[in-house]
Amino acid sequence: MSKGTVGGGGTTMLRRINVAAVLDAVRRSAPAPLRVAELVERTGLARPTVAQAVDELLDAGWLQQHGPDSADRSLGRPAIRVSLRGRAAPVLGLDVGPHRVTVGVSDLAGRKLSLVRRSGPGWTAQELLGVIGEVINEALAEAEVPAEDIAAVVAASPGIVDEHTGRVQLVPSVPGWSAIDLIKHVRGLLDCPVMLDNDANLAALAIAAARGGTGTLLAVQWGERLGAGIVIDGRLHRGTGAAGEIGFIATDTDDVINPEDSRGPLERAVGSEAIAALGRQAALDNPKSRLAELGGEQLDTADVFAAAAERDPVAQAVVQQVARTFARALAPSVLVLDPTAVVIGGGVARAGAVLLDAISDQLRLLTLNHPKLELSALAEDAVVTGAMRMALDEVWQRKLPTPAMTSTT
Amino acid sequence: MSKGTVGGGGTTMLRRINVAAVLDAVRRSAPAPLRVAELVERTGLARPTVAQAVDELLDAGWLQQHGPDSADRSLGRPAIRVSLRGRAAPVLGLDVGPHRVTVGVSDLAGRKLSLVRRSGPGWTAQELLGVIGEVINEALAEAEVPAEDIAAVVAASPGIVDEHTGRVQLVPSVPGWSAIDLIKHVRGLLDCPVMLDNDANLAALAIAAARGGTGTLLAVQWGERLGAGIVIDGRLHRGTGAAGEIGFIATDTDDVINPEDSRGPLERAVGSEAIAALGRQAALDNPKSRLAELGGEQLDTADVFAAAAERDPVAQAVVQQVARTFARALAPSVLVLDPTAVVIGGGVARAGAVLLDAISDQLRLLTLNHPKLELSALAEDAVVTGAMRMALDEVWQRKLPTPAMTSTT
DNA sequence: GTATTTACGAACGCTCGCTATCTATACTGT
DNA sequence: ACAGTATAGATAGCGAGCGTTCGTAAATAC
Repeated sequence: MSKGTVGGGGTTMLRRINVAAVLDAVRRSAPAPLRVAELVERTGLARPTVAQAVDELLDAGWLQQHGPDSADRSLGRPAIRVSLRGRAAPVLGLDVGPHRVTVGVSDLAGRKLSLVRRSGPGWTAQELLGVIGEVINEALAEAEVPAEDIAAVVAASPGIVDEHTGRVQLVPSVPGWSAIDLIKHVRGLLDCPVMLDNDANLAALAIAAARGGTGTLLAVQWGERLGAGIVIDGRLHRGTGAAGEIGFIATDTDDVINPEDSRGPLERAVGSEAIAALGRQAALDNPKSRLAELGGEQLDTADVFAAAAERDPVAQAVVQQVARTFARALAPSVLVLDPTAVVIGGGVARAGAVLLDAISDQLRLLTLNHPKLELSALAEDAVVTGAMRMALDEVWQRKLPTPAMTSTT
Repeated sequence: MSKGTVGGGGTTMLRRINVAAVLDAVRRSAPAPLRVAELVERTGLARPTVAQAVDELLDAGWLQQHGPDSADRSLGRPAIRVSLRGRAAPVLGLDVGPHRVTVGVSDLAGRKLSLVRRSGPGWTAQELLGVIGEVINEALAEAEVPAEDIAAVVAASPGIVDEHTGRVQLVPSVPGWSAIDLIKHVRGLLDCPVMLDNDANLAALAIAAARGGTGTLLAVQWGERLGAGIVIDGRLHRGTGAAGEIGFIATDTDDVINPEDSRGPLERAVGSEAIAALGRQAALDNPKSRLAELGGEQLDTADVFAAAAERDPVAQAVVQQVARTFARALAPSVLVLDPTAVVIGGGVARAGAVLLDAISDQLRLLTLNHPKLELSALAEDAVVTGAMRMALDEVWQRKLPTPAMTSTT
């Protein structure tokens, strides 16, 4: 009649804690292999304890043993070294966009095993499900990971995502997408925990992980639409579920959110489409400008920034206006959040320094502590990377025995 | 030659963990006393373990024993009940304003033991230090707590506070205040950890604690100046140190922050002084209005709201304008943070429903998820209460053995 | 080939928590 | 008033785990 009370504290919990401590120490130094002596030092445990834990973890498949490596020749008997066995629990990240599906498979140690991207011209919701399945299989094959090994999946979807039910609201681009239960579908393909989150959130997570360290990060995804993810000390801030929806910030003193419209005022004002439209108008008004030369009839967002980079005053004026509108919209949030850094990603980020400097100048006039303003180094992989990252976090949180006390109330 | 590595895991750490679990269980149900059987249930530990832990905690003075209480008559041998011995580690909260010093002493269980307030007409920095000392002694005497028992102190100061150095920047009201090392001074009076924080932050902490539960809270302090504190799942968000400075949000499309000016655009637009000024102007323009009647020459902020509550259209127009400006300034942050609730405190909060409804109407037009909009129930005690709360958190975090693993990177 | 250095492995003793049993105390029913 | 019962507290024995100590293995240095 074992009561089955997990979480109470007997000596077996002590063992679990210590094993977890060892595993955690190995994880922290991944992918570098560690000697037992180093583990002893890092965990503060006694050698036999660590040795026993390592044995256990080797048996369970979490660690792998390395032969004494050639380079590390020193005095005395060579030490056995262990490292994370990444294949123990690989994870899968999924980025679903209206025109593109990306799947990444990652090591337990965070090494990317495969990354498969497929583009297409506007799928229907049903077609999309099929494509997702195919791309997942492709990525698994490339990573040489059997489907049943996958330990966790995180999927990214545009729109506002309800963390718990896994439903998506407010998706404009794919008709019928919000009716689909993506989580259920993926769980049908891969029998493991599946989570769904906003793409801007996941991109933010990836960027935060890449920058490392603590602090507050505001990561803006700026393309046709505008969204932002907030990461505070490594953890996502979700609010009640719709945090970071900067696209709906009002830009004009008379702006009002129209619940029917899936795009917000700021998106309409400075989304990539709007920038292109501004550029076209400016080109029409100044037919002799470099901007008009570059762009022609189907002038693009990129043309605007290219012309501005070449110091065309007409294009510079457009960029100035965009930067000003964006900075004025973002400044209140910067004041309130006081982030360590603001990182801009997404399609518009390709504009580069031209835009960044203009925003920086404007933001400096409107804030107290001026956060670092950067461009995302991850480009289009940010979302998948963030999804894999979150899946990894999930696995670790599940496998590393609970930090002792997480009572109710 | 004990290596002194605390944090590693022997059986003695197990004991510490379990003792902490018991103490934590008692704390959670404070101030209600608990029977040992209840502790067994809540901690999941065995009875002898709990009994031993209780003995230890009784010896150490953290718990006190209650006789079997009269009301609780039931079958069987009456149980011994234990509760937190609040006097084991009382804490002190300190609210320093330009015209008022407030000191509160609190139980370990969160019971208020004393609260002393002293007002004066604009002290100098030096005088202020003297007053602080006097009021602290008064509060200690009233609480019947010797100074050396105080386990932690948290002081609240207006302005932006550097958490680590304890220095204050940007304080307008008290000349020379930012040069004072308040922490050092208080530590001279009371030999214990002393922390300093922004008053809006601490008020937010108190309000969050009063509301209970998790989620994101945006607590606005609205008086002559405007500040806000952000509490996410019970923990303060500080950003790089200046989070929540909503007073500096631009209200006009041409507004710019002037680093020389200690007040920001929003404060100048809707701070209590500005509201009074708007009221006076409106009264001049409409001498026959109820507003003009009520206020006369030295028309006050309160008069504006009073007249508006009596449905005076002139006053209502002023309130409408204030609400609109405030809501437009706050909306971006509400979109980004997506808080569970927005609570308004400070002097202007006395306006009541008139203002709240007007803001709510405006905010509804500008946000996606509409947070609950409430008035602070704590009134002027919010800051001291929050300071005591934070001091308590500090004590608990220090005394409850660390949750096992908090290694460095 | 010997000495030295480093790491692995095994045995012992200690502390701790859990299970089970026994004693103490007060209410309840006849 | 007295026996019965239900609940709480105290004690003994058992098992598990960690830490310390000692002995052994495997490499390098001289």
